[in-house]
Amino acid sequence: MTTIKDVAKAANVSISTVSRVLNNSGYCSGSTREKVYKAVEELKFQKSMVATAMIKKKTSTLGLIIPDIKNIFYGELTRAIEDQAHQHGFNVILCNTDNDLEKEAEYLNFLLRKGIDGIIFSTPEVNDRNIKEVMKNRPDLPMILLGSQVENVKLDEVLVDNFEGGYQATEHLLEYGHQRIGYIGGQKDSYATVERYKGYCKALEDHSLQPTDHYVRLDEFKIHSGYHKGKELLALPDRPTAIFAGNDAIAVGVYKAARELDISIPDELSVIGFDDSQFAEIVAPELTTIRTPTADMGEKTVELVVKIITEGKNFKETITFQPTLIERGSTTVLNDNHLVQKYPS
Amino acid sequence: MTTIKDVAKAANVSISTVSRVLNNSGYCSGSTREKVYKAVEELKFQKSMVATAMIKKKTSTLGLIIPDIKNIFYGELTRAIEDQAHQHGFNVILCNTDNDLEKEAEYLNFLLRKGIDGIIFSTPEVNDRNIKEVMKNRPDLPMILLGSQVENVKLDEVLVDNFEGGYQATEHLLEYGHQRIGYIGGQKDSYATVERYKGYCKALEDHSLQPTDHYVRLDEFKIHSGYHKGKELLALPDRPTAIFAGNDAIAVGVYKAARELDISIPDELSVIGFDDSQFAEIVAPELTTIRTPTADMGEKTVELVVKIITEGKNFKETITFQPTLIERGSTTVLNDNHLVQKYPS
DNA sequence: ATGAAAGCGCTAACAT
DNA sequence: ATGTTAGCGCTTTCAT
Repeated sequence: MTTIKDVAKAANVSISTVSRVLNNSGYCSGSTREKVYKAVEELKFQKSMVATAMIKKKTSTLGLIIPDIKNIFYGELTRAIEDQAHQHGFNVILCNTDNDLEKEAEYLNFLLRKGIDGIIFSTPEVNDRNIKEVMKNRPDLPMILLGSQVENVKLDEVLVDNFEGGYQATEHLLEYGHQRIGYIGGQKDSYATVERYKGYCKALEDHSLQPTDHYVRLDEFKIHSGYHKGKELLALPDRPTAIFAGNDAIAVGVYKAARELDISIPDELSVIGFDDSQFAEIVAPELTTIRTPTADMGEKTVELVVKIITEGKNFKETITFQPTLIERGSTTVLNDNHLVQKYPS
Repeated sequence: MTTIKDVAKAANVSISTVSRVLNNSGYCSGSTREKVYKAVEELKFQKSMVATAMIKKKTSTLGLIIPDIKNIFYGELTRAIEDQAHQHGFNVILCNTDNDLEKEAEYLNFLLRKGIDGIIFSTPEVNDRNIKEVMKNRPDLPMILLGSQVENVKLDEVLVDNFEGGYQATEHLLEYGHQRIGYIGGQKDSYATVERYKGYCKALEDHSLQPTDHYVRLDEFKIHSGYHKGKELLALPDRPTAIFAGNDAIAVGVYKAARELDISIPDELSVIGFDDSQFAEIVAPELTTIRTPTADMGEKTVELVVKIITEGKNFKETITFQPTLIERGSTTVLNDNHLVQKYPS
């Protein structure tokens, strides 16, 4: 491995001179600068970042904590984050926790020992003891929450307005005349699940409808959850005429359930998803969904951490993005003919 | 930040003693061991990995080079890799290159400067100048190719038998009586594209059919490619009765094309994919596809790099996994009634 | 404008 | 069994 010493020797200067020209710090005559560049060139010298990290206490690397990169939503998010990080000269270390706090703790431990410059948490948990722990032990370490809030903790956050999204989704269905509207959410202690649920309830109430557990199911943000809970909802004697799926994966599961039960979407069942992930355009009919500006959020998050890292101070800022309704083919106006039983008015 | 010095002071021993107990190296009396542990506990001391990396020249981190984590196939692969790496005490730095050699070079540069212990390349390119460059400059650095081979280069590789997969896919279609079989592949210089194509040709030939460019299209391993190329193929007067899609994403595109043209799958068109990704079970009818043992391959790859790293020698080994046919609902026996025009015999 | 030297946090001889 | 010391490859005073 060629080091700064080799370069110094080849260029006939001291290592501090080499360091200076490489970092453009301090004075240096044009001629020695040339010599150094030449030596660097010849030896194909590359500064070791670990040596620099040792001194500067900066590693130019970020930790990214997510539940699972296989989940298409996190794939899109991670891509945006990684791109933006690279743009700013940072690398990202990927950590899949499966929402397991033990695993998360292990990763965190590793990241801290590696001296990462900042951590992006994109986990759904509303009550993360690890985050609190890190905040206590390393109050200086830039941390940012992406996509959810943690109880009793104030950190920089970038969020979608989940309440608004839930409201929009439900409102859309209501406008189409639906009244028996199901909601299938993810983990019950997930920020997204509860906020979207609140929006759902509010929209119903605004239409003088009473939200009822009868039409609400919570499980996970996954296809099979949508499938099983969808089947439950569709097996109801007074089954819903529309379902608000907590995310697109759940919606996909609902499609599958409907297909098996020979219930046609959208004719007999309107379905709306959340996220506008790749899934939305794959299914037939294409899925009406609430778009989360995933890429923008990822980018903004990185910008924020980088800013916190370079300026050395937390802003404890909350940036909220607005979701938008993307209407495709899975929702339509209520067709009374298909109702199994009229809604009791 | 608490360092080994602080621990030494608190435990009233020298730093080398602390180091010894922490690493379980050299002699140490039980009592001092206790003292040290106690101090470590109290101070919540964690060894800095960057200091260790400085000495040991090992960072316990792996670089992973892929085209795009948004691509569901790479999501699955990456998850398996990251899990296994974590199991072995390694972190992985994610690098998305979009198959852009410039970008790849940038990442590589960064990774080398960071002193990563090994690199996993999972890029489709058959002619990667960067890989050759790294091999020349850092012949010691563990590198492994996952999913493709690079021309004129001998490295450790883990592969699927793409030829066999292409053969199986085509054979499956042929057994169902199809003769006008289209092939839509990815980038023409991608290893997977050409090997699968070879398998496709061989199967046709084994059935005394002459492969013809007429039914072959190459583009990218993406949905829109499947869509556009699918439309082309389906617009042919003697359109294919079956299409072998180079991967599941392309197959999804073909579904979309068929839907628009009101061609029913599988009644009027059989479709077979490749990978058995999440997409396969989402579409309706569910996709018949060639399963790549993605997770196994990812795991094996990590095991190999770790072995190379710890044993300090390359094996220049090629591990080949066998693909398997997963039959679902998108392929069926040829139904002559639907043929636009009989195949000239 | 350049060099010498200290030191980042740890490991690994080498002493004792 | 434990302490002293010399680095690892750099950056950064401090001299000159």
